[in-house]
Amino acid sequence: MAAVLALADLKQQVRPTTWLNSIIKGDCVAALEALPDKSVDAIFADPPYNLQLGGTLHRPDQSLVDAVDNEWDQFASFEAYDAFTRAWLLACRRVLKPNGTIWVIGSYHNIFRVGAMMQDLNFWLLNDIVWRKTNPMPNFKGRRFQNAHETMIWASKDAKAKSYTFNYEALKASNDDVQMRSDWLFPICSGGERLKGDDGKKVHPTQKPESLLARVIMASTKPGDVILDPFFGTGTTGAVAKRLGRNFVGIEREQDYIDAAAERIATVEPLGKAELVVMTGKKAEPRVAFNTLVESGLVRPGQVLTDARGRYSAIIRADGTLTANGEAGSIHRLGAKVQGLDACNGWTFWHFNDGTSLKPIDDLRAIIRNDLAKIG
Amino acid sequence: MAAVLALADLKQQVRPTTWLNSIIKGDCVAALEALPDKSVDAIFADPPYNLQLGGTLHRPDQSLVDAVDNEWDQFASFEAYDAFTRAWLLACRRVLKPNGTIWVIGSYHNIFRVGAMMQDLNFWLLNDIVWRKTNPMPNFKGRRFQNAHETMIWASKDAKAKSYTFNYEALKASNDDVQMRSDWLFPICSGGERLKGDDGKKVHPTQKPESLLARVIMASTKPGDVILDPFFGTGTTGAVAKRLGRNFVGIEREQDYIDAAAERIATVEPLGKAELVVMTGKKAEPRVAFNTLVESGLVRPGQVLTDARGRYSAIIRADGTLTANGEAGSIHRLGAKVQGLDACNGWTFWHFNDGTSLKPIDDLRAIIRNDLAKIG
DNA sequence: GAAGCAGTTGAATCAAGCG
DNA sequence: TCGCTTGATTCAACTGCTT
Repeated sequence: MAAVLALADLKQQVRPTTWLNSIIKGDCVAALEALPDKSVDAIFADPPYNLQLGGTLHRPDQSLVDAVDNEWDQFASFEAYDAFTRAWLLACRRVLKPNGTIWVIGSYHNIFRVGAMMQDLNFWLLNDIVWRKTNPMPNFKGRRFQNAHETMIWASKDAKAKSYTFNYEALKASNDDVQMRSDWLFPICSGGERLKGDDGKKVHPTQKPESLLARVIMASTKPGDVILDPFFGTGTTGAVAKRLGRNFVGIEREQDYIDAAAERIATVEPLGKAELVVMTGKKAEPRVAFNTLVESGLVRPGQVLTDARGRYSAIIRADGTLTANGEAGSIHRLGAKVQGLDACNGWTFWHFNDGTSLKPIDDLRAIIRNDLAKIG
Repeated sequence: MAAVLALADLKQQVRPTTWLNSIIKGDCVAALEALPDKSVDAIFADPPYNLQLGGTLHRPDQSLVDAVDNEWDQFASFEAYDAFTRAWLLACRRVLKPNGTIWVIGSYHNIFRVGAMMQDLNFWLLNDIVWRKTNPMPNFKGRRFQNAHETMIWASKDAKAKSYTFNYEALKASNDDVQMRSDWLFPICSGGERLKGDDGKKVHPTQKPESLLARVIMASTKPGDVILDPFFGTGTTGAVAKRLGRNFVGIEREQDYIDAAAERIATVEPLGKAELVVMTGKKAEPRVAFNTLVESGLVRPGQVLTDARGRYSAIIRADGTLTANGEAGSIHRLGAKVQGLDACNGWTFWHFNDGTSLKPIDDLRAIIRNDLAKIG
């Protein structure tokens, strides 16, 4: 796990899977050229933010604020930053599978340029996600609002890509059974999770919290997927991917970051397969025809179904269709017909009387599915 | 108040202040050309979002989602949208005073293009602000995260403009004595605030809540300032500006929107000067989390609070402080003052009349907390 | 009157699979 | 790739009616 590859070595590799779960040392764009077309399922990118800091900043007690002033965050102009952004986004685009998705995180310094470029390159924006920080850095000068969030853009390869992975049901179940919103609340990376050098100083100035990556990965990938991080840093993406049973590829220029990341990832224990099963909704469940309910005896021909309030009724026929008012059709078609609508989910519309109350026939479908699950 | 000017009339005006507190009918860029250089203190712009909707969308119950499909939101391409954005931003730039600031609101469909263009035109981004919606529209198909926020960009005219208005102390005092963050929580505009036509349908598809505008205006302008809204719509900016003792200029193309806005603004009662004093510096020393009640409309500026037996009374000011007997301060400080005590819990001391009895404002705080708890 | 239920609605780039 | 069929899918707030 987490082998480190020199770019020259990688280009000579014959078996393409050699780069799986490794960190490629080198410039982001050059390294990406060594990866095959359409080879990764998801990308998480935390590019340089192009912070435009003037001078130093002191706290009210005169201590110095440790700002991001690394060489890799210096760009001569917006034009230079745009050219850089375009290059790595295009390189990412090539290696992304047709139904893959890409996440990019940034702040107001760079995210607008990145988002506009993504649209220009035909990426299709699915959401912008706000990471609300529980413990953001204060604004010391009192001249602006406290900068308490960062923004992530989630996009598919183009507008036509409809089959991207989105584990909707699992997210909803993990969120008190309501849809996951576009604003997420997480602490910044600190404490034991924050990698520190022998000198006690943080190894990387912008290490992201694992909780954030965990939600990204659980939301938009499946176990076994390949996740690329073209700005790997100290390897949060790799560590979380490994823990969650995904594969990763990291690209990083700085040897210090690579060393820290490799060491970190080596200590990660992957979760077992049982814990990684992604909860799926009805979409992914086996399709059950209404006729199966008739065949299994859960309902019988001649039985009357009604809507939840008993305003509409229909009779079950032996072939698994319904009939009412001289019309006949599937549970969906007839449900729509009696209501005068174009469409209707018959499973939730039609109810049966179980002796005490009206219950949706979807409950009976659940019984069938439960039996099917036992068989495997 | 809220005179409506034809563009041809305006160009013949001699006295420049004629356009104050009026709605200019016409195209945004053309109308802006009629305003003098460096004549407005702040700009709030809610431009078309350039939504690119496919077919129609039905709810699970088959009802139709009323989408934004107005002609004014149709652009042929990103290039066309960029050209439009560049034109109105440049025109706004000219009329903005050197130390003025501009707010632009948008969603992921357009905000990245707008933000990048603002940087290209040399605006200096101060913050991006996230408006988190307490009650956003769900995602019906379950293919994305629920789109639960919009983004505002706040910028000064250029990096050198240091003397822009930012009422830091008042914001902090109104926010439990901690800095105001970049993520704000407000409900969408609905209920009685939402303008409806004779047919009962909403007049404008994207009317913004007054609470949002109130925080924008209280944060970044002073009483008497001139606030320009180049996409005036139904005049939320004008209504809030008038209520808060600011001047406005609105630009709008559609006569229906102008009519609704003019009528709406005419009914607005400006607050008194005493309630509008903006707290500055540390001498006022408020210690309250009271302003959220003002912004949310649970209490209103000018409203009278009393103690449980009605012996003492005070008036709520727009910045979330109270005033009584020529004294002013936080709910706690003023509660102590009127009783001649050193300290007082304003939340339990001050009461409001709910129509039948006096109830502590702590009950209102509980409502806010309840809302917050739902979201996490 | 209060409480509760049913219906409505909000800036939406909102399906998947098969022939 | 297009067109057709099948069938999957909602949260919070407000309004108005019934109990």
